[in-house]
Amino acid sequence: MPKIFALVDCNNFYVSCERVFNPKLENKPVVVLSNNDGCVVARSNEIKAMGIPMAGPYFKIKDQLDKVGAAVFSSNYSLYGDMSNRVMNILQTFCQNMEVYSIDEAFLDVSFLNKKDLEEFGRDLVIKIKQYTGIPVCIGFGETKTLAKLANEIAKKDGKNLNQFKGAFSICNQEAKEKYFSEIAVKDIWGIGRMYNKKLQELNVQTVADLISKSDGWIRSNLKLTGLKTIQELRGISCINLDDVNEAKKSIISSRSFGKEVVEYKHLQEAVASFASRVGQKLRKNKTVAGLITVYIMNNRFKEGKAFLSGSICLPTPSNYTPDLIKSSLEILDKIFVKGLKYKKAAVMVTAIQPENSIALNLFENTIQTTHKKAIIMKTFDTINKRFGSNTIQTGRESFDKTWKLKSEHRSRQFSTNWEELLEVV
DNA sequence: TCTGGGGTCCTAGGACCC
DNA sequence: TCTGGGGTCCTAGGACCC
Repeated sequence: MPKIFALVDCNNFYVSCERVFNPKLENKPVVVLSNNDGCVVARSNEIKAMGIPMAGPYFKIKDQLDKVGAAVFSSNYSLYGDMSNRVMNILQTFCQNMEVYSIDEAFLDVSFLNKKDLEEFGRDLVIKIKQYTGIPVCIGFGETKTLAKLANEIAKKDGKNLNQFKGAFSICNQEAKEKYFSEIAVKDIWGIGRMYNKKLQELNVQTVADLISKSDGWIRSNLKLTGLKTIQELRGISCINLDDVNEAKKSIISSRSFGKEVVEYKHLQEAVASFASRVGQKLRKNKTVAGLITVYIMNNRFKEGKAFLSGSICLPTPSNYTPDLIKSSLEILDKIFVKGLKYKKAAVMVTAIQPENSIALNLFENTIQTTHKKAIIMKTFDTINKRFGSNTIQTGRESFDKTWKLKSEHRSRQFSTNWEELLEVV
């Protein structure tokens, strides 16, 4: 049976979350900044209309924002995460077969619907989500994920001018394809990024229609295998399946840019230890262990003389035990650290991830008893931090003053996940 | 002064094997 | 002077996504 996918995408998600709890922001220009108040990561329509780009550095556009009295927020991930869960829970009641693709997007397998009913189903969903959560969404329908993405783009653009589709659009019929394929630029296709767009411009390929008329061989040689999959998807041949959400991640990373440059080894150790600890938490949450750990340290990439240092260690036994992860991370740091550099960012990454119940014990280092003991310690650790707030307890290597800590000067309150902060509003 | 963080997949090239 | 040809595995780096 041919498939039909829906892509549900929250409009200007972080901005919309801020507006739910602060309705005065409605119809006003609003931006949300990345960690460290570095870049713009969400823009209201008013900001988009000003031509302010996504991911542009804040310091370059600050004056422009001040001039129009824009509201500026630091990222408030506990708020956005909680709002995201609410939206996803509602979607789940309408469609069990679903993939949460990102914090603000989900693919649904709606092959059970009749093609002519798609937009009506979509509009109903748009209204319900807005009613129950306050978040506006757009929905696109297509025979493949890439087409659903494209349909979603069309619904979004339409919302800014005509609003004839009322948030839901299907590209499952031939007329719609003919009309829009010749209008939409290749850069708006899911899977065509900056570099591929540049290349296509050079080859004078402008629209979706131009692109799908090319031969497979042409696409393969210019856009590689990934590009070929994208084009097949545009032709209606599904190559990208709905992902199993429960599938284990292949890598987990914790990294931060520092609020100011770090020169002291001691501070770098603290940072790396906290990133390792964070990685441990994520592994345990997924009930997984990691076999390989990698540490990166780097200086400011926008200044002269780029330095990027990294090293890896295979753990003797795959682990999610924080002290093990910290010990290995610090060993790596010791090997790669170069004195005299001004460090701007560090990261801890783990790979070779597997389910925790599948570990083959290393005869020399572990017995079932010590593994069990470690698990109990970590469980206690996680429970306390969950109950009383993250970082209530930390390992001794992580320090409590965190001189390298990032900036977050405009964060809104954690209205939906923190009682104390909600009460400040009243 | 100030430029995010967390992922995925693919490819090219090197090391090593017979 | 000649300098194969097939594999595998690993890693770094590039491209993409949100």
